[in-house]
Amino acid sequence: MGRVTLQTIADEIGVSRTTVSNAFSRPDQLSPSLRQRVMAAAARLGYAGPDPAARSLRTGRTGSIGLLLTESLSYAFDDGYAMQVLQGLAAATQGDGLALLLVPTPPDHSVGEAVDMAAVDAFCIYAMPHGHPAVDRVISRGRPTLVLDMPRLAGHPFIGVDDEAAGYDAVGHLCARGRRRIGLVTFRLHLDDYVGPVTPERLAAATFDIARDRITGGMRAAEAAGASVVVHEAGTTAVESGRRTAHALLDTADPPDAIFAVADKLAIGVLQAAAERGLAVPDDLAVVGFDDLPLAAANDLTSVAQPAREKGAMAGRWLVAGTTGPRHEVLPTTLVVRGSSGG
Amino acid sequence: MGRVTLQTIADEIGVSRTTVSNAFSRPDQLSPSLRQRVMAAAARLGYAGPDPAARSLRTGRTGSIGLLLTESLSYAFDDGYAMQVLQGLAAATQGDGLALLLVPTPPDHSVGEAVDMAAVDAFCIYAMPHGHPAVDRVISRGRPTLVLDMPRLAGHPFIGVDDEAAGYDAVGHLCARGRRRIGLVTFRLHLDDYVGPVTPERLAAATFDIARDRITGGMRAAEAAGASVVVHEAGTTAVESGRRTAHALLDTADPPDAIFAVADKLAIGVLQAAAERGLAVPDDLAVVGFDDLPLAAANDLTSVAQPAREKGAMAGRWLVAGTTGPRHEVLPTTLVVRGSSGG
DNA sequence: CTGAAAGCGCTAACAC
DNA sequence: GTGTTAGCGCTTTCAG
Repeated sequence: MGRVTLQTIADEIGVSRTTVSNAFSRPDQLSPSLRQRVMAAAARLGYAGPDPAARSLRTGRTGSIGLLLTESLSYAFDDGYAMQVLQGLAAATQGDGLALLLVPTPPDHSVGEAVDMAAVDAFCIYAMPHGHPAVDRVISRGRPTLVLDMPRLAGHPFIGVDDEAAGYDAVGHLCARGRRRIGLVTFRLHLDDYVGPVTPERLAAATFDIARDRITGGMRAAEAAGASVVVHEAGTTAVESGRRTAHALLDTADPPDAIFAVADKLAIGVLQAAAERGLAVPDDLAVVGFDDLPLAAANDLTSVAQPAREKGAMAGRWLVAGTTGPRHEVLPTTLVVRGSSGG
Repeated sequence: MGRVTLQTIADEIGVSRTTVSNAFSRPDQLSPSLRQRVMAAAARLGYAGPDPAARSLRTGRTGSIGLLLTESLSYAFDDGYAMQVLQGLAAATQGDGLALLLVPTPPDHSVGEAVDMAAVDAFCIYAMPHGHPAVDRVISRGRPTLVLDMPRLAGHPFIGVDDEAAGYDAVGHLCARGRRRIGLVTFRLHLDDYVGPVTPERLAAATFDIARDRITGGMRAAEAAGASVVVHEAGTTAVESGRRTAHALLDTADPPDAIFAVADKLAIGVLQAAAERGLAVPDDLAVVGFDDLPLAAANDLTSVAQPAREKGAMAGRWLVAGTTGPRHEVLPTTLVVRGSSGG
């Protein structure tokens, strides 16, 4: 026996396919009694409901939006900040019954395949490195596309913060407290596995725009205050990466008296390293993080707060409203001063 | 001008639609040079690539799996344990380029709509209350469906743990340490907003099976040891809910000397309440949580560990392999004893 | 290696 | 209220 379709039901009770379709998709278009009969027959025959693919092909709508999350998916779920953004996004879209399609974007693999298969009404790119092949595939798919945080894409709506200004503020704060030897710790700047000191060339060529901007802003602030700066790349955003990098920084002849890490988890690692070395925070070493996760408050860590949930919610609203074009929104950041920087 | 399709390109360079299709989907079926020409024309014309909906309708495959997460999506993203499961699931499925479609399931709204629109090859239900309308819709969609944690669905693959045994162990541990007045704190048992003491009837009728089982196991252990038991429902799994519920429990004439909370965040709230009352942990009050989140270790909280990532990974593997039928897998749990219970 | 024919399951117009 | 007609854009036999 073949699959049960609208036609099967139509034949069964002697009406047209259209009528059966209406029974499911436009209940007001037929009498309640007839609708009853249709539904009964459908249930009896084990009809699964209108096929989503067929319906999408016909209507041009899918009821879902495609989401590209920072590189590996399994990695993103471990990223507290990303999850806050997703929360906001889900809250704003679920009222309209929109589903979220998480599209995998392995850097190595035949990347775009999943992007090309994605049946969605719109795409939302969250914090992808610029030049990533999956981003290009999304663009060429030609659907409405919104970007969160990075990369800035000409002609597409964008929501983010002024990362450079935020970095400037963070380091400016440190310098204002008298620190003169600034250490800057960043997560990866490129899609490689490099760990260690960052050259100006590497920084300038970075594809992880937000990290680059935070660092650049930090350097400007240090220079403006006449403080010295060293930049180290930590690889992942894991606590352990921060810890290791902090040790590297503190092992030098002229160790920093303050460290700005561009992610809270890295900063927590810095705090751990300080503790392991018997360094007092903030007296021997002041520390500032980024994102102001609950983790930051719990560890009395000064951090740059950005409105994560609101960012996601705004994206959701734009997506629902079908916002397109070069509309940009730069959300405010605030430095939340706590004990780790002598607050 | 109409939309660019395979036909547009075929006409442009004077080949058949089939050939253009092959150029995209089966590169080995035509000469490299012809393929070049096709791709060039496609790029020139701004072709977006084969339409996913049309392709799905034809092939019957979508390359994505539908995921139903514990009630509200925006809520799930705040659930550390759920995120660990998702991590495992994503890790196991992204190798095959499978996308994850997060289907919203608001309890109030015309629920099933999103489920019915979901174009997926299979469904994965994660920790939904039994009897939830969205679960019924998934079943009637007739696609392969796998369940994680709850509800157990006859005839469908299931992966979970023995929650009752785990609850028994947790409370058994408390009793073995001499505790005689056990307080049990659970997140919601029903899809309502009740908060307060739980009657046997309410417990028996619970739709959140895992909570019910953990509590039931805990009660059995207490009875076996001759200890008294009180069960309180906290509503959400938020820390604050745990805190409030603990206060309620400790405000009674015969306050507990040990509390088992069926989620770590609730247990953290209990710890907070104890601190606020100047109660020493574990001397005045012993506490045990569930899930063994990083949070638990950080707070020296005894907790029931379950293999979250492995659970998700196994689900991913089953989904990729197309496992169906009444296959069940019960993963092991272990009680991780820490300071909060006098370890 | 390439093309012609057939149809996946559905819904939007429009007539009755 | 209900049925007829006409595809949506694609891939899959099966000939050539």
